[in-house]
Amino acid sequence: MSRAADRSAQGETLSRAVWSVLAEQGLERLTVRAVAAAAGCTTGLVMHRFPNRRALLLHARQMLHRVTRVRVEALEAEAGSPRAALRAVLRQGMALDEQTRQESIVWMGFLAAAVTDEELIAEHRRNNRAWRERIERLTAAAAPEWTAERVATVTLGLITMTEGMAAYAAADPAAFPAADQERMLDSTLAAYGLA
Amino acid sequence: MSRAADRSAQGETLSRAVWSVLAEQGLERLTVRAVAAAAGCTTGLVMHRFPNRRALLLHARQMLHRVTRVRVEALEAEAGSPRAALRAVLRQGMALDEQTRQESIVWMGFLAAAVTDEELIAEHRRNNRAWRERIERLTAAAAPEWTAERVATVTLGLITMTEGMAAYAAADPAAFPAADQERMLDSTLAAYGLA
DNA sequence: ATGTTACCGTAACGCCTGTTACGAATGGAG
DNA sequence: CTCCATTCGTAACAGGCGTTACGGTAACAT
Repeated sequence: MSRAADRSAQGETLSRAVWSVLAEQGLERLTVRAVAAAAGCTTGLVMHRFPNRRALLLHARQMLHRVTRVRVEALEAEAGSPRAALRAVLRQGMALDEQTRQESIVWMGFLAAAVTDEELIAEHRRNNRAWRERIERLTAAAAPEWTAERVATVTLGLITMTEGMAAYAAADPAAFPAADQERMLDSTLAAYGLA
Repeated sequence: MSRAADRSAQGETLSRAVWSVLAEQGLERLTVRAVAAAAGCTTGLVMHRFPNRRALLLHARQMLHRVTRVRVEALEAEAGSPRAALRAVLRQGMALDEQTRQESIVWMGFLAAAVTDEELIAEHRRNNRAWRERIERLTAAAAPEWTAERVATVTLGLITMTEGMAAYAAADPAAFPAADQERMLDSTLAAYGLA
């Protein structure tokens, strides 16, 4: 394997270690040593790959965005209709299983970390705006007769609902089972006339 | 002033200092020293009022719940109709101004801190369940003809939407102005038949 | 006025943090 | 085989953390 591929693969391993620590131990225990331990290496390697801790977190944050974008684009391509695409893409944004539940916790951890970090908050805003534009595009395709304003308003309702649902279910999975989440999504799409 | 009142007032001052640090500096800088500085005292006083840092955070978290409950009950009492009450209570859960925006940031900070803290997560779940029951009660009053299942599903849609809206607007207030938030809330209430 | 008690600021402790410096190992080039 | 560059583990550093111990001070009771 080439040197460049090695470096890239290590960056990926370390970013996944960041997610793992963030999901299992939370932001307060997200230290360079904890990440190194989760990645099975030492702090020396971490600090050779990244100039400092903030750069490590930023890389992990950006990689999280890329991974979810790939998954969402696959769902969108597989869907049989615009409305099916909209539903499938919104669905994966909730916390339906252990995998997506952990992603929600990681997501909230990055958001909490972004309060003090200018680069992290900028990344968060970029991603959120791209996400909103994606859902606006899917909503417009699912309801071609709607005005742009109607599309924007309904999109805002849909993205905030799935985001909030993920936060609730991540913090209390027993109280918000997957079936309830899906029923809620379907009834909301129906209420908006997107069923 | 009596001793007991003094102690209680100090606990309140310190809890407000916790919120202040959490809103302005984030979870990573939420140290005992930072809280003491924000409260205008020394770490000695903090550690005399609370046995440790976790107890301080838990008290601040519980007080946040009490304060918002009082505000919500006042809004509910002032409202002229069940539907007005539902709307007013949901409205204050979004991030419409600097005050509620900071509350959302504090809320997310506590949620991120709860990942590692059993007591904090238990408190969070208690509060969320009480919040859901409140909105279920208001929704049932606003639509008396609905079945319990319909009430539950719509309630879940409403609380997740406002929660998610608060998160989006707290992180990027420029992209999500108050008017858009309110329009989204009203159009969703209308879509559910609660306008 | 004096003794007693509660209060709380000061200073220190040990631990853990991010970061840096150095040296050993590794692997390709000549 | 030898040399050199790269890689990365080890160990240390200064600084900040939560927590503890101690001493002075102010308020109350007698």
